[in-house]
Amino acid sequence: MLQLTKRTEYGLIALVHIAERGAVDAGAFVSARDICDRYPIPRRLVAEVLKALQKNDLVESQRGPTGGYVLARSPESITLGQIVTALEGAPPLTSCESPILLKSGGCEVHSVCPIRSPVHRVREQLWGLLEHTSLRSLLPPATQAHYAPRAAHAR
Amino acid sequence: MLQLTKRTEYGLIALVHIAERGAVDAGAFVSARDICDRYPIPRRLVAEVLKALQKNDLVESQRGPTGGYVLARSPESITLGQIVTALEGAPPLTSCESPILLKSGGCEVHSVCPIRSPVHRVREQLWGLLEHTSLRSLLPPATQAHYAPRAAHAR
DNA sequence: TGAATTAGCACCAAAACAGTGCGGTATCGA
DNA sequence: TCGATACCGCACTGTTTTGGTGCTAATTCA
Ligand code: SF4
Ligand code: SF4
Repeated sequence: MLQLTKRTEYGLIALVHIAERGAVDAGAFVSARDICDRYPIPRRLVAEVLKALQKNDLVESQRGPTGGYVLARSPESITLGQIVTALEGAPPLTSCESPILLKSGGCEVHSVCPIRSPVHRVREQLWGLLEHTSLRSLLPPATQAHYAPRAAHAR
Repeated sequence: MLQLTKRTEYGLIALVHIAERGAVDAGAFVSARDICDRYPIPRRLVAEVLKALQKNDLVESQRGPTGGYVLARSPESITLGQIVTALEGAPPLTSCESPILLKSGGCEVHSVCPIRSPVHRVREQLWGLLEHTSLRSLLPPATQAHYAPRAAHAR
């Protein structure tokens, strides 16, 4: 299906929340509890998702009380494509373009497939679309202003 | 997952094949058997897919011997978006944007979701991408030039 | 110490997906 | 008319993916 997984949506919500907090209190760690206090998301799941994001160097984590997560980079440099890739692997669009999906023996049609090449082009376009959407552009305008005091009118 | 279903891929292959035949022998019906003679696709499945395409007025069908399918419109006017929509519903990208996915009680986060609106914009872009990709642009350039006649008929 | 928080691992139930069976109906050709 | 061909409709099954959970260990701060 052409749809983001719930995990990815939760990841986006978490990242947006962390970014919002980071805008007003730079350096503060946001815990999983903070996130699911604000949004009705299972806490266990948000931790699962954040863990994956941490492994892909999108967030940094800190244990213990006062621990939690912060963005590893600025919201401008984190793209939707990176988030999706971290949470569900690179968007393959077709089965054969996915390295992880080849475990099922690959596609029988592969050698004579007439749509592989053209669909590949579409996939590249989709990738470009995701790569050109930054986390910052997902933030509400008010937050974006706080993020760059010196260039509040940018974007 | 951000991936087309196998059904959609089969539908695309079938449509490409039908379009190729139509370019050479306009008005001729292409049977499901013809398609799965060229490509190792279960015949039963390709029929299932073509049926869905027929219900969405993308192909026309004809029963009996010499029966089969033809494109209901020109390859230029059939878009990838229409095909995907016919085969797996409108690309929702998120759960809440899908009318058919609301049966599961909807999304708990919906009322306070911070990403609904921005992700909706991305979804619109994705839609635009699919809508601007016509079936014709999926065809090989040499479609009108050659078509191997009935070199292989019986399976 | 002890409470809070992330990390790691395995595990489960429900849904979606891929694929199939069988009988019916329309159509063409002989 | 008859029979073969090919689509039509519904329901059904096995497999994969997804969404979600349990529990324990490691880390950090008060
Ligand atoms: S080879 Fe063709 S049918 Fe097979 S997965 Fe790739 S695009 Fe799809
Ligand atoms: S409301 Fe938000 S979390 Fe829920 S489905 Fe829509 S985008 Fe996803």
